[in-house]
Amino acid sequence: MGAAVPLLTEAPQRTNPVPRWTVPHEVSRDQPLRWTYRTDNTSLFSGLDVDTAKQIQDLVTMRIHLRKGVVLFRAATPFTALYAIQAGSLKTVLIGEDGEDQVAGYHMVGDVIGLDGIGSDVHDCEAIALEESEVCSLPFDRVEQTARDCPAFQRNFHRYLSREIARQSSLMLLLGTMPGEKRLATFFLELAQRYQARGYSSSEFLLRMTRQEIGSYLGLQIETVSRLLARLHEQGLIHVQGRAVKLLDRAALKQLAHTGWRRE
Amino acid sequence: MGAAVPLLTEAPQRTNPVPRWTVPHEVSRDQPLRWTYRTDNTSLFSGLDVDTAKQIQDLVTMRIHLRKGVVLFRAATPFTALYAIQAGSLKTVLIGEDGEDQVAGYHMVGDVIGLDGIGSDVHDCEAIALEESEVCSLPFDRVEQTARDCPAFQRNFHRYLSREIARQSSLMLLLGTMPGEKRLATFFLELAQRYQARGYSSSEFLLRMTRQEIGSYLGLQIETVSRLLARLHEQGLIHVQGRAVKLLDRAALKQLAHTGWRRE
DNA sequence: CGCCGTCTTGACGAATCTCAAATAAAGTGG
DNA sequence: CCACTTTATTTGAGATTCGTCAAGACGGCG
Repeated sequence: MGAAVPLLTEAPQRTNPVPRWTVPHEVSRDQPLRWTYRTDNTSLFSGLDVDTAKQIQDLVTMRIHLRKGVVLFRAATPFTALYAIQAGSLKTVLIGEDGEDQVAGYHMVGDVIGLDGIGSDVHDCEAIALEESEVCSLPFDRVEQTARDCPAFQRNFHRYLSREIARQSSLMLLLGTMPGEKRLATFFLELAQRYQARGYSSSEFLLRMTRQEIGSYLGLQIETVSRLLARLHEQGLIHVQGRAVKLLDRAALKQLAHTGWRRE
Repeated sequence: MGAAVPLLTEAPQRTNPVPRWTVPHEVSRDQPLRWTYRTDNTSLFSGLDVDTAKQIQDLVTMRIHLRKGVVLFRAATPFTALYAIQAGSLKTVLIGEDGEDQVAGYHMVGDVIGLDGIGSDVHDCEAIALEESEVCSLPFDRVEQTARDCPAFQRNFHRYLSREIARQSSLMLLLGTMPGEKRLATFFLELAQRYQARGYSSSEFLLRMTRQEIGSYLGLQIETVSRLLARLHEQGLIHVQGRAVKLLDRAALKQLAHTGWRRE
């Protein structure tokens, strides 16, 4: 293991518009991977014994620091590693053959991204930091090695992959069958739950994404998102002030999210 | 391995509506798993050496025969095995918390289904035969064992899981950003490609699903599907006669599927 | 031939998109 | 910290797509 790499040379930066040429910045090889971010035990790393944990530690080759808007990996780029988010949050964006794009997911501390690349050795989405973030790279061949050596980790890994499938399934259900208002309610409830699992407030938070990005994720136009937010606000279910959101009536939100979809 | 189980006791049957209580029928423990269904090498079983192939064979505990409309596994039911489709085709249906449902995929010979259950030990979709079909069950603990023993299979398995993620991603892109006409064009092109990979005609085929099911898959109402089909027909891109479809102008279909989405 | 489920077609309305413009917020340079 | 520029967000009006309701045609099956 090499000597610690100096922290982040302070290059002049602009955060907007996103400088597409900005490159992820390696910070250090020596900092340990941390994975105790979630209270639910759905992490890729939960429930492992000491030896395995050690082996996982050795997996980490790089710790990467990302400024807001920086691209961690790009679509159609060779896949070599998974990335465990250590701090901050990222979005993954699907790129259609013809340039249309859609936010496929928002990922925060404790999530592992890059799974889409396994099947074709090429990423089919791109990952972009929504804020100052940090990730650890886990070279995939070593991940597979570890999976063979350690059944518990193998199990975790398979579960993690499968849960990603399930996550996308519910998103499909959302996109395919729910009207906008319910999509938005569901979105907030899911965010709240994920914040909660990470020990943050689940009733009050700052959105890390723009209206545009919310719309893209939910299959809605930005104007529609804006109007729906206003409606939920008027109805007293939430309080919105720019990117600051408070959930005022969780029960009503759930009710809204769970009743009266299009086809019943 | 037990003696061959008698073929399918001929119970009185109705195909419509689907008798929900009908149970999959075990046919035989002894027939070998076959996996040479695809010309692309994306099968879970491609490229394995002889020893591994043998081990995979031993994986198969049951060969299950399904009549049209029969449920292979139900949502919220314990997950124990994956299922390799040997003949016929099935749909997987997502069931929302509130009863809304959506077809999540159509699966044919050579596909493996049930991956969604790994993450939570419970299936979160249900699988239903669209026609007379046959599947082999692969107990999941033995799948994992095989993956540990055989890196090539492990790799295949991980790729397969990842491709399922990618498949769903493109479906999300479809549901989230494309107008109905393009969804339908994309649907036909994908079907054609899958038939081709299995050695069937890619320009002429019989749909195994109802308009209702197509609509569910594409996030459209049945009437909309019907109208869009008529439109594509009028435009001379396809020929539709009930469930018989011919793709008349593949180039134009691709053009349609790949241009002029909602946000460009 | 008649039943029943599937599919098509028409008329209408609701949800959502598009276009356009105003306002608010954030970032930049001095 | 201010003035300026750029970007993000909101809001309105009108167009469009798609869903809903309803009726009839089609097709398989007893």
